[in-house]
Amino acid sequence: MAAIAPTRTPRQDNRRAQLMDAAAALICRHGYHATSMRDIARATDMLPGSIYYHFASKEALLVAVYAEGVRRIAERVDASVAGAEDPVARLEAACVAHLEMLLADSDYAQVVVRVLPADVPAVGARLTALRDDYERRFRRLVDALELPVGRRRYARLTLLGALNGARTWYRPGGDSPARIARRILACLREPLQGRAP
Amino acid sequence: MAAIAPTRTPRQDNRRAQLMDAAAALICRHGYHATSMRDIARATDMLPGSIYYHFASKEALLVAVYAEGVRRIAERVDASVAGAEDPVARLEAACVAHLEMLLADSDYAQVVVRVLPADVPAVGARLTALRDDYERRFRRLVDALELPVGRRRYARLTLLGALNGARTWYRPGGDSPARIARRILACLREPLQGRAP
DNA sequence: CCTAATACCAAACAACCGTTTGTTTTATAC
DNA sequence: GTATAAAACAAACGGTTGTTTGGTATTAGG
Repeated sequence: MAAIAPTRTPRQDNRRAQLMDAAAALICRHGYHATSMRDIARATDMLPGSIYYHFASKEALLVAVYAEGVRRIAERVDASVAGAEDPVARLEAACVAHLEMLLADSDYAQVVVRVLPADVPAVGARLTALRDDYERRFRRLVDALELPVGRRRYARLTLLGALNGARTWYRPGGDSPARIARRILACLREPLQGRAP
Repeated sequence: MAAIAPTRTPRQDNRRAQLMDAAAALICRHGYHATSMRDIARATDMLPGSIYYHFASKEALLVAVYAEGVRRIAERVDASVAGAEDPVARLEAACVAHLEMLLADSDYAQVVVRVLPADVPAVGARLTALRDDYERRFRRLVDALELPVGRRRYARLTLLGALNGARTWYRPGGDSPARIARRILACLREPLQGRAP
């Protein structure tokens, strides 16, 4: 009985991606609450109501952008890590890629650090889950250093905290994101490597 | 010519402080944008319009709360630091005090880390200035360690980033704020102390 | 070529926002 | 006790917000 879902293939000129691009750019620059659906519509030459054909709500749009941001960071970090051999070099590659995306290269990535899950209660848990998922990579990378077990957790949290904190003081004129990443890692390197040279 | 300002002393039952307490509690728990003037009024058994007798705008109220938050953190950190002798112990005392305020003890302090200056453009610069002023303490404390000059800046930024980052993963059940502060500092201690034991 | 799903427009809705205005109560100082 | 300033009330104002509804082109599939 009953054709359940006679869905057809989407059209070529689907503007869903365009909407996400505009939302990412606006949210990354002005924040989630300061970006209205009307702003996004204007940037896409659409009417506000039309967005609701593609996304069920403003929060759903945010989740989509946030997820795409996490995906892009992960993609780049994975590619960078794959090019390095020993555990220290792999971690460094990850930190550099992480910061480059976060500070400079991607509106999507910057949404991930700019909107705090707590500021969007209805989907906050989803955002946190997406982020935790991504950060599991750093868990593995730090674990590969084979530090004393009791130290691994805080080494990871200290590193990620310091890297993400760069967002608050980074200015395009100064040190490059890559250099910042390396210098932060340098602050942790000796204890991370243990006592042997 | 004319009596310039025949101001009288304020009343005893001035509710300005009450307003700030309520604003701090609400903003710290739900964020700035999610807290309306009506919410604050309700929590104070006032009418929304009455708030404007004490504060010129919602943003002015935020600035007052934020400044008070910075003041309280600074007060506690200063007191802690004063009780320690050598540079390392002084820095540790500061980190412990900093995190205890940020994670547990004060709604005002938590406002300082919860509302991002960029999310309130009209007064963002003021908030940043207040915070920079406070963090100058850590500049002095780290400088007192007499690290190689080129390393001091990043040592400070890494430390503060890691400490403030704890806000995102801290949960009341686990390690205490004091313990977290000490463990983060431990991650940096060896290179901070230089090579001599 | 026809029909049916896709993609969007046009216009409004209800709720909420920060803020203002005019008035009234209340405590203080003389 | 009375004048006066402080503090709060009462009620609205204008604007914005996310969202809904009903209709209309457009385009792909059979």
